[in-house]
Amino acid sequence: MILDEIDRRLLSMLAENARLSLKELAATTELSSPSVAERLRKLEERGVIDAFTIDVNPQHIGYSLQAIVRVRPLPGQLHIVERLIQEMPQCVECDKVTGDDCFVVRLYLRSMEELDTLLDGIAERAQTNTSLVKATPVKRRLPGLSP
Amino acid sequence: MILDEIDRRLLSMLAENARLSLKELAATTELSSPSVAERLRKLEERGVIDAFTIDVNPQHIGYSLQAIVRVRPLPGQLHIVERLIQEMPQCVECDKVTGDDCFVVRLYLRSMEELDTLLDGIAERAQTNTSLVKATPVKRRLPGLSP
DNA sequence: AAGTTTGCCTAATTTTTTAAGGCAAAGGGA
DNA sequence: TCCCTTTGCCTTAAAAAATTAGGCAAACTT
Repeated sequence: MILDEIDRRLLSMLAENARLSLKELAATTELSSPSVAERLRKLEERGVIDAFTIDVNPQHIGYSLQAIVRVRPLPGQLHIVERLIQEMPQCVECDKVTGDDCFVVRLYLRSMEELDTLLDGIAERAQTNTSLVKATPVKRRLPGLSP
Repeated sequence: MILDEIDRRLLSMLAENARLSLKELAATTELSSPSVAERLRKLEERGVIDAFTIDVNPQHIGYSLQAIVRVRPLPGQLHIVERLIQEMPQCVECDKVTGDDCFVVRLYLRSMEELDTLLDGIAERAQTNTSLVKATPVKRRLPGLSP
């Protein structure tokens, strides 16, 4: 459960480049590559590392807009709304939260029209409140890892 | 700018496991490994792939709570609030959005107390509206990649 | 205090990646 | 239309990296 200095170092490096070789990771942690391999295996096994993945730039794959939509299902519509959200290919992330707004959804969109169509699709089952993303002052990153 | 079927396949596979070997990627796309290497190089060069990275499970590194906070800076405080947010080690993501709420911030927190302390720190400069994450119906994923 | 586990090491083998060279189809210009 | 360039792929060989095996010492366990 607790991370030592070497684990933190590995996580930081991998967060920046998950394809770093064991050899490179080994060099900066002053471990041998088999030891690094073992550490990574355990970090995954322990669930610390959920996945090795990629960040894709939505703008470069045709999604020119990004929106954060708060969704408040109407009475009795919660489950079906949840399912509708999950099935939207434009939805890249959805959290169920406390408060009046039940879901917070991040959408990637090709156009305003697409946003409109998408929201129309759930308008009968939920109230929505949409914010368009104008900038991203903090891009997804690791939180502080200090113990 | 446009992705062909092979690019889409590579992106999907890497989104699930960014450490897949070129050989494995080559096998499922029926290309040779040098060709896959070249494709990846170009996807990065074009900016389609922003980064190879890891997903870390916040619960496993001591962050038991997750919050989505909407932040509305008071007049004249926008820039300083933006900087304060950027400097919070608990902030893993922040978007500047349209609408009354200027920023949408995702925080990882070790305790309620930590949340309280953090928000107190900007209370004089911004109004905040906090939602605690109860569940995540859609974990960060790729959007549809169809052309 | 003996036994076990953990975490690391080195060395050897296997696997993967990278580099080089070539070929054919597609695109562009004269 | 024809030639030339570019692009995207291939194979092969060389270089680099990952994995496996075996061993050792320190830290827990009983």
